[in-house]
Amino acid sequence: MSMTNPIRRNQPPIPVAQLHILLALATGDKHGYAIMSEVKAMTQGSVSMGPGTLYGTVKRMLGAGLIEETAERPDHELDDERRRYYRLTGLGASVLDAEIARMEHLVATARVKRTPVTREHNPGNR
Amino acid sequence: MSMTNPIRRNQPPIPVAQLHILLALATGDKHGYAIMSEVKAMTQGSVSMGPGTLYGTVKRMLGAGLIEETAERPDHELDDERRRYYRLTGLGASVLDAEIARMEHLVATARVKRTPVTREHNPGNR
DNA sequence: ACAGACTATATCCGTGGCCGATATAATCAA
DNA sequence: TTGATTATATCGGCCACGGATATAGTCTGT
Repeated sequence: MSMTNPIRRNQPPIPVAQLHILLALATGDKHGYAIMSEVKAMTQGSVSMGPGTLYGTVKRMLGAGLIEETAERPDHELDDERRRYYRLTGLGASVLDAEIARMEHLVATARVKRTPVTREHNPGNR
Repeated sequence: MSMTNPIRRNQPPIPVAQLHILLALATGDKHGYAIMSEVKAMTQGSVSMGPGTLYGTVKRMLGAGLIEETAERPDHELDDERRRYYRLTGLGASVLDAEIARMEHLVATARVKRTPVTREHNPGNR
């Protein structure tokens, strides 16, 4: 029952780039370039994160303790010396969870205000 | 069947403040101050939009055709001459729908990556 | 052999979004 | 009459975002 991740209620929105990086790292440690590719794939190409955004944001997130650089190199077979791997910290994970919860709440609110549009067929209208 | 609102696929994220204003106006025309109050209520106090953000963003959104100023004054009883009322345009509504869809997709993606945390009891762990 | 694309990191800088401070002014409550 | 609330608006600073650029190795096609 130890609450290592105290729920952060009413957290203000985090910058979009930070959210995308947290999401990209949620499935495993990744290096910078892989994060950029992952974000593009994850958003179906709608978000193209350039190097300026990536490395600047990564630096800020390292400082904030949301992510950390790992000494371990996941791909010990096919590796690239230049790569620098990053992983979520406990703080980063809880901030991500809070951000997801915040967005879910917002989407739920929005759905009440605007009835869903993605309806191919809607027989009976109830 | 006239497609007045073509679905905007793969729309890049809109600024947070714009989303909040679109949401506040989704339930009806509102004036500036009411938008600020609505956003605070809607986000349970986590987002406090100041006048700088509000009026600056409103000006940009008017220019982009997402919202428009209305001549009609909803509260013809208790009214205030100073008020300026705004409403969603067709474009604004479709951008809002696309943004909601985008966020839903992102939340769904996130939920796969991070198994829900809001679980009070989880017997069996499967 | 060589051009071009891709992988990989990093900095610089312009544009623009966010937000507190400030101003004005009316109304209302203590 | 002081202070809070309603209401709009501008200014200026900080910072997020993203393209351009630099460096450099690998890989692919002609």
